[in-house]
Amino acid sequence: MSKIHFDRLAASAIKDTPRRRAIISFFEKSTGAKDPETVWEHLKTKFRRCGLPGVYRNLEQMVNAGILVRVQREGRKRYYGLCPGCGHMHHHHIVCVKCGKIGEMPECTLFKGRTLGGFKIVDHFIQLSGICPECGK
Amino acid sequence: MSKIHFDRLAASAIKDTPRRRAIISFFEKSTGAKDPETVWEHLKTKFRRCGLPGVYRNLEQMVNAGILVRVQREGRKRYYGLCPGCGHMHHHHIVCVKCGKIGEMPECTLFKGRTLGGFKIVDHFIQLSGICPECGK
DNA sequence: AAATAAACAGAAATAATTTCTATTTAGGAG
DNA sequence: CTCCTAAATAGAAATTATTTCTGTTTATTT
Repeated sequence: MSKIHFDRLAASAIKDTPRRRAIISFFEKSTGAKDPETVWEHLKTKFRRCGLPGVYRNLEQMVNAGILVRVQREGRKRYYGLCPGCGHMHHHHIVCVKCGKIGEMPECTLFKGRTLGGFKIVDHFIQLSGICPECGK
Repeated sequence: MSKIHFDRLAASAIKDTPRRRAIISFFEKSTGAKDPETVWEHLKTKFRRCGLPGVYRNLEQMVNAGILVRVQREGRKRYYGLCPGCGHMHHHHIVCVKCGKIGEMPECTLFKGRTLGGFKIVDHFIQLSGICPECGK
């Protein structure tokens, strides 16, 4: 199993804590994006004392650190998963509509510096939904 | 003022009600995307009895009818605005980060039938953020 | 070892959204 | 025109994801 996400954690501005390692391990051992509560349910089995607000905070911090990504799925919850890419360059993700597995679209320069109908494009967000190789079998 | 959205309402599967006309008028008279509560605040000045759940329902129904679009902005609220396009073909929107004005990207065939990293693309969502002509002056 | 900062728990609050039930309204059939 | 049916709606209440707050623990630095 690749330890790339542990490495990223170690290299990041946030601390390398057992809690954060457990979050990474949980994502590595399971498949697909998870909502904060699901992550919490797992952490509670690993740590005697464990709060949901801490999970929310860690997930967001780990997104900022380039370890996780937040993706859009059906419903109004937020979902997170391991960022499969290099963690720093601009890119977008594709989420399997069945299992929530996350892939990525590297090197997106589609809209950089462009203008559309008089609007100067300053940012863009692309979320692809698809069927991952396993679910497509 | 173009009555295109009234026409769309009349042509849609949902009824042409004073409430829905008022929603369209409100969007036509103001600039940019609005959250449900803002729409409600306005409707309360027009109708003596007026409930927020009804506003939520109408906004969603009018999105399904191709009259409105739901767009992403900062924060965790949902935002709606008039769909500037033809209302039926697949397209995406650009939202001014300052005023919330909505433009559109027509004819998006970027991802149709494609595969990305083994994922078969089944849907895509693109949200552009920009500066509209007025705000850019 | 003391000082400092970050991480965290747990409770409580917030706020957006949804559900539910009953009422009103509009349109079509007779 | 009046009854009938379906859609639209209000208003209250519930739900639920998320955030805030305060105090405690843990880790790192000096």
